[in-house]
Amino acid sequence: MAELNPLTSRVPATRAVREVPDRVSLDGVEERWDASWSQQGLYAFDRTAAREQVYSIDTPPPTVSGSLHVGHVFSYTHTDVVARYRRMRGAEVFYPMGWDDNGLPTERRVQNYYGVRCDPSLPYVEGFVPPHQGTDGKAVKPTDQVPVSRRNFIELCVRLSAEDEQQFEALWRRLGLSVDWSRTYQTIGERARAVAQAAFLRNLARGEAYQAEAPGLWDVTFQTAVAQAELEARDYPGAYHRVAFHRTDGGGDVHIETTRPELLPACVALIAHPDDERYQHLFGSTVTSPLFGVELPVLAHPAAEPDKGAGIAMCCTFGDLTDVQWWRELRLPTRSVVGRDGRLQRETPDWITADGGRALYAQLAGKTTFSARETVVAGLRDSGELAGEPVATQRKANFYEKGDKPLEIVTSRQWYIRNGGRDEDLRAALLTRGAELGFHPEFMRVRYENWVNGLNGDWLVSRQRFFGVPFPVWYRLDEDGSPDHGNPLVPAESALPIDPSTDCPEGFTEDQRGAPGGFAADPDVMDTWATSSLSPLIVGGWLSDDDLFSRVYPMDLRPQGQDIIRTWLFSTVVRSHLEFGALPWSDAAISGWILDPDRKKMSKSKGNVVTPMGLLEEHGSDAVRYWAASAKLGTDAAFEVGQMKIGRRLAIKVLNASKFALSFGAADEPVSLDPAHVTRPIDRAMLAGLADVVETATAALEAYDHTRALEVTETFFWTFCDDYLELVKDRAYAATDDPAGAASARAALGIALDTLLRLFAPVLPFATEEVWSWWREGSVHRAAWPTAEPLRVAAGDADAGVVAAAGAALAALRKVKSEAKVSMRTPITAVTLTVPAAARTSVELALTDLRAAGRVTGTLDLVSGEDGSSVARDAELGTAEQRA
RNA sequence: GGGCGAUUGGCUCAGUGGUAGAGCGCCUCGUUCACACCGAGGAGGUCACUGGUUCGAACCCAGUAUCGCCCACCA
Repeated sequence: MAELNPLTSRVPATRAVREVPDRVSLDGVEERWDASWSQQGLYAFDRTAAREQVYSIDTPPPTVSGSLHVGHVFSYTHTDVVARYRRMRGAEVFYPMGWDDNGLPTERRVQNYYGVRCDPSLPYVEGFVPPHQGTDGKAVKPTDQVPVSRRNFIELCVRLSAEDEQQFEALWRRLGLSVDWSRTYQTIGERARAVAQAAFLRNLARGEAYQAEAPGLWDVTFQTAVAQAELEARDYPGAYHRVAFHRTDGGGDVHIETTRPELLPACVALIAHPDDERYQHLFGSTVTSPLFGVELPVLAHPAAEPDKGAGIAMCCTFGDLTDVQWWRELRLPTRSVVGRDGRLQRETPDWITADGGRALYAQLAGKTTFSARETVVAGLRDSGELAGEPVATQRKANFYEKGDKPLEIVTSRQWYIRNGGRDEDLRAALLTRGAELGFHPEFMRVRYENWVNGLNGDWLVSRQRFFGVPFPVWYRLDEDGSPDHGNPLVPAESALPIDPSTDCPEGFTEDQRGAPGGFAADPDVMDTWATSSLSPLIVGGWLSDDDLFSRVYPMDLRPQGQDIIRTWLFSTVVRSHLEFGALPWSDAAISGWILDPDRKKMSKSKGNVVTPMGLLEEHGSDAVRYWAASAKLGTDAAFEVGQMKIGRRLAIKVLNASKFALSFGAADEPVSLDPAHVTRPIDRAMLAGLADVVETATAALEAYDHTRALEVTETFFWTFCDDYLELVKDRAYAATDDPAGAASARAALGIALDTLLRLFAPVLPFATEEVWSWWREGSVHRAAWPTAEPLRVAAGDADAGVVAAAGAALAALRKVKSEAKVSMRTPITAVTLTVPAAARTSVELALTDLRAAGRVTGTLDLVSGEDGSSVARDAELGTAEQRA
């Protein structure tokens, strides 16, 4: 048996001898070829390539603190198919891999794994050894976690991520991703931090980044500000409470409805629509609030909706975003009562002056909004200011996507980056960028436009967390120790990355940290998207490797999921627009969801039941890739094991059919690829059909339609196996009877196999490489993508319909035997074959092959028929003995 | 409330104006001379519904229903 190990069987450029194994198998192909590709550096990026030759991919960095699930396998396969196709088209493919280890998920994992927690006020400890090292899956209790400095904490994040990343890489290699593994990045890595800080400082210098103290969405669990892009509207049970406010002119009560009675002490006005007849007489008057007796104006504003609740609302600072709008536009006072911890502030506000009101507030102080609500409602009941009983309602509330309590609105100082949310010109420019970008599929474009048109504020990029990229900024402290936020101190770009909590600003010394007249670090870190939005710059060598950057940027492709168009895709466009005034890539390929059999989005928990590695081991990587490649971009796909089995069958068929096609002729005779040998009409017709397939598949892949390319190739391949191969195999064997006919069949088979392997290579990289190694030099993955022209030359003026016509006639002969319930090898001693009149010429051209494949040993009367199908009649079948 | 997809045989899906397709599953056979991780043959659909355009509609237009998703919606 031939030596298959590519590590040892380096062969000369022209292989004289086929090394086709007696038995073919997919077993072990993944390990074998991954090792070979890796050793050859087959997918290494040649950084001397000119920009026009390069096809660069802004690979999505998977979150390493989570686990990969089948959805990842699905979408990353789509990208790899594109990468392999482009490489075969002659492009130098820049295909890196990133690891997203930045942000909250890693923080939590590190806390549990090493038993530490971050305390940014602590100094860095050299050579720190964490108290735990993985704890058998058990999390270290928060009370047992040792506080460490931010730098120590980040070091542990990086260390643990590196371990996770090895497992991820192993999976991707097994799946056959043609990534250049020398080009990886981490979103918390030094380069990513330097790039994120440099880009931020440039935004700051240009006025695109700014700081503001303003009411904003706040998660009380994580105690951090949250951006619009991280919101999720969820159903949340609530109740309308009808509450009486009292007119100060003695005119009676005004009833409003609220779902948040606990905010009564934060009420600053009652507001109705200016055209609402019911409340015209009240505008300009004042009322006092129930329980607290605070005097409030009744105002008009068009944002009030007459058909909502009572049509008149209480405006609090702040219950919702409409309150913020009213507060801003009507210049209302600020009377916040909910603190950053989600509890009512401890001190009784000074705007509550009535004794009863102050006494009640004292009961609310320190309570969560939930229990404060119960207290207020009880108070309203006692005082008779609650009209009727609360009416249950289902409402939508904003949640942080990772949180489980509704967001509050809290005033805080935060960093923002302009994204068009407050600036029509910028918004229009970003919409134009979206229009320039090629979305695949096209309908995903509306999600981008929807999002940009719906922006209601700039991008909030600061987070009150630890494991992220720190803002590279310090503030001078005045004589009282108060920070001067207006004039931040910044480092030189060349000093980046820095951590302001451990590094000193120029001109200061560490002992001045926190001291009056000294300096203080900005305490915040950047939002994870503030780093991820720079992924093409991080991996492309921006600021650190200008030569590389000029060859890969702007990139060609951004592959990603549809759920992060508003975050990752949009924020990357924003950063690129601000920095370069151009798109970061020309095209975006958006993958759909994987649905479980219940048609629900496959959740991580469910996905973990079926581990990706287990899938690859059970079905083989080519089979799983086939399943993934069978689904169009942007379309949700079912998790379907059946489709993987079909893929496995296809991969095995590729091995077996190839082995057969290579078996004709002497073993030491080279397989001919010479089109001059292809002389028989049916052989030429087959190549004409293959030329059509090449054209269709190529056009489909150019249009990011890998499913169409696979489908036409696969359909041709099965017909090739079932009909063509059967029709010509006797002729291909019989070199002595008909040397020219045998040579024609053998060359056609060689050319077809060579073409088909290349067409299948992007989807089935292992099976095609395996076959390629039997008879060709080099790797199929560095072979040129096939073109139709040489096939057309070989085919001449042959009509591709000959194969179909002969195939249909062969099927008619088979049907006779099938209905007679005899073996397909049974000879036919006489038969009348009726074929469509239009196909008669084609069948005649293939008649000798047809007789051989159908085992017609006697007379075959060919008759032209009226209808469109081929039928065999009056067949006389030979006996079993005649088979031999 | 605005929008985007989807709706084709039991299942998963192709099919953008010209006589309904594939694979799986099912039924009937066959088979070890490429392939039992197999081969051959067969049955099975008024293309969600209602109108319209057209010589002709699964496909184009209008509307309806169901499902999924995006955006908006906290009084």
